[in-house]
Amino acid sequence: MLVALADPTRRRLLDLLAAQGAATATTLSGRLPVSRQAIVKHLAVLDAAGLVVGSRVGREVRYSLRPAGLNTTTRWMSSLAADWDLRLAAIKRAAEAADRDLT
Amino acid sequence: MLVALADPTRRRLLDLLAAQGAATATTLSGRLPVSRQAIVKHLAVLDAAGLVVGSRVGREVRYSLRPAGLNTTTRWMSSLAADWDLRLAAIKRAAEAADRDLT
DNA sequence: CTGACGTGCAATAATCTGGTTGCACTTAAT
DNA sequence: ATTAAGTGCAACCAGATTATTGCACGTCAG
Repeated sequence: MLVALADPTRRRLLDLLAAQGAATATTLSGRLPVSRQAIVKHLAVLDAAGLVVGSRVGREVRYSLRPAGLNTTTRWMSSLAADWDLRLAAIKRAAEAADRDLT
Repeated sequence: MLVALADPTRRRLLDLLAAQGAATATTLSGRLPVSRQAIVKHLAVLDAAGLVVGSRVGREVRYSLRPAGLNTTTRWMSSLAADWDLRLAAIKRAAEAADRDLT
């Protein structure tokens, strides 16, 4: 799911969806310098990552952000950051203890 | 820099470094099911992303996490999450306004 | 000095990725 | 009924990634 966020084109797609609320692959391909099919594939990746959903309306498919998925991802990122902070604090303590041992 | 975090092996390397404080590519290759050279390449990527540094000690090179780089990355992720929250709130307001227009 | 250990570099191979194009199929609109 | 718009599927391609192996070079220990 980090891989979904790692691609710049996909991030731009998320931006566009956030700005417009919803859009079709064809519409989006007009906003980005890639073909519709490329957009479709990116949307499939974002869908698999739970960041986006598409629902059929007649002959078109409207994609929109999926708040739940976004929240899950951001929560995950936050906890990752927190874990790192804890580990770094532990390392810092260890380093300080080593310093005390030396002096 | 998200691409650096997107690979599972690299995340495991960060975990190992966080747990041990520092380690050489050779040592790390004993912990993961890949060759030393693969580890070296991953460490190069992490280094380029500013998440890790290696310093030579005699004939070996010790790699350790780079707190500054980690903090930068986590800050970036946090602001990304915040941006998304703002956008989603805007979408929600827009949706509610649309509801009001309909009724 | 000699051997063992750790590293660096290069070539190679396999797989993934992002992208394209062409064509068939469904759903409006005239 | 025809035509146009939007989608879905498949083949294909070039380049990036991940990983391997082999070998040369520096460094420490006996």
